[in-house]
Amino acid sequence: MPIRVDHAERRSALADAVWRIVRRDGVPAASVRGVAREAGLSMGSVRHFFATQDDLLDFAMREVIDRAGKRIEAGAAARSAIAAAGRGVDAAMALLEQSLPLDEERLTEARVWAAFTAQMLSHPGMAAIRREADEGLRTICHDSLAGLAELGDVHASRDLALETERLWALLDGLTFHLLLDPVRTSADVVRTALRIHLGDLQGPAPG
Amino acid sequence: MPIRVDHAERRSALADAVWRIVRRDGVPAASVRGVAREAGLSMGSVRHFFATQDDLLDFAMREVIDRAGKRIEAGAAARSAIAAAGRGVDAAMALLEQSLPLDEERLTEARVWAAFTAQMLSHPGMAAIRREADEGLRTICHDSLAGLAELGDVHASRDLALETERLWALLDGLTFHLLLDPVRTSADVVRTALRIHLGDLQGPAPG
DNA sequence: CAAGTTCTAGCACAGCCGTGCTAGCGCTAT
DNA sequence: ATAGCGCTAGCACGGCTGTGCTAGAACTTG
Repeated sequence: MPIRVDHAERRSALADAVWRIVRRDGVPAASVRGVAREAGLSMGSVRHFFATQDDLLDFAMREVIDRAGKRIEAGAAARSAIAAAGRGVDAAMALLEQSLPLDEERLTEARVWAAFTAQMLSHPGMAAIRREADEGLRTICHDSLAGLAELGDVHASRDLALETERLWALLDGLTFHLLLDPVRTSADVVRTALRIHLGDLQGPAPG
Repeated sequence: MPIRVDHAERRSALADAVWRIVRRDGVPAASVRGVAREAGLSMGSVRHFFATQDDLLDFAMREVIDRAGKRIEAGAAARSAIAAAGRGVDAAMALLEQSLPLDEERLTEARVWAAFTAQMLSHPGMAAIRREADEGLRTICHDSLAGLAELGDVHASRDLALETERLWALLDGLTFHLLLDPVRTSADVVRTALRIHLGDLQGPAPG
């Protein structure tokens, strides 16, 4: 039983090719032929590892989620370290920042992710995987706020569910702006905005 | 010189057809043939009013902007009325709410707009028109905050440029969530989040 | 060495696409 | 009435798409 190539590796390499294309020319350009050309393979080879185009794109999408998930997991370690030192806001910042495209690598990820999300708007078959990823970020927001509340860094009068939605929306909005106008939207401004936002939560809920 | 149809009207009707398709099946489905079918015309007719597909989509896009612009303009009247009564936050709410897809009509607009924005990510030719619209919303955020600051409803220690970015990002994030998960994200939650956000600005900047 | 399997390569098909183009219908202004 | 123009209709072309399929190369195992 001859095994010449590592399937997992090949699939990853093809996902990489998808990324490069999507980042450069958008999802519609990620045709089977295009991916094959980008990866230096033939159409037939590509289809040997992915039966249909949907399989290919689905796999490439999941790799984005996995990558971000691992990074945030790593950030969670940093978070508990800082939290142990009693600096709640710093800990939350360290964690939440990981979800923002503040460096080149994450910007690429975000671009790819945005392109996929866009596709999803008109291709509801992909909605499930997107929903799944959303849930992840939402949970991170919620857990961060819950952690801060425990430390007294979120005022007791705050509605946690509401603040979760607000923080989540802020993060998505900031990501959006970093993506669409990285010139105007600097990493510094974004970090400061996030810090101010968390700072405000220490005060009592207005109204 | 026979004039049988009103050009402006026909172009609007075609833009409407584009909207319906984009909302239902996404931008890629808005082909010349598809639009013609949706509008009950032939390909040739469509191309009589729009020389190329890009012209057609560009026109349809501008109609979204115009419509939103007019609505917000109307909201501005309401704003100054309430502002005259000294209720700054209510005035700002009335204005800013207009940019959010809180009813069916605006939800449709937002869906169409999102689809176009998505397309723009990979088709930079459309970036100009998008930038233009962004500038509009950003200005509204800035002016609202400046107005509130004058009334003393934004604390003097706040950095207006930063808060503009933060409010703008929040609005875009909320729009995003209303669009992607209208079930979970209720209009009430969104309105409350916005109100809390504005309420927080009355306090001094943290840090 | 031979057999068997993985992998590569790409042709073929049906179906979209945008757009150049021609042909003709129906109205209007002369 | 008739010439001319606005408008409609749709064919034709070249190019792209995903995928079913066959054929053979390359390698491992028996």
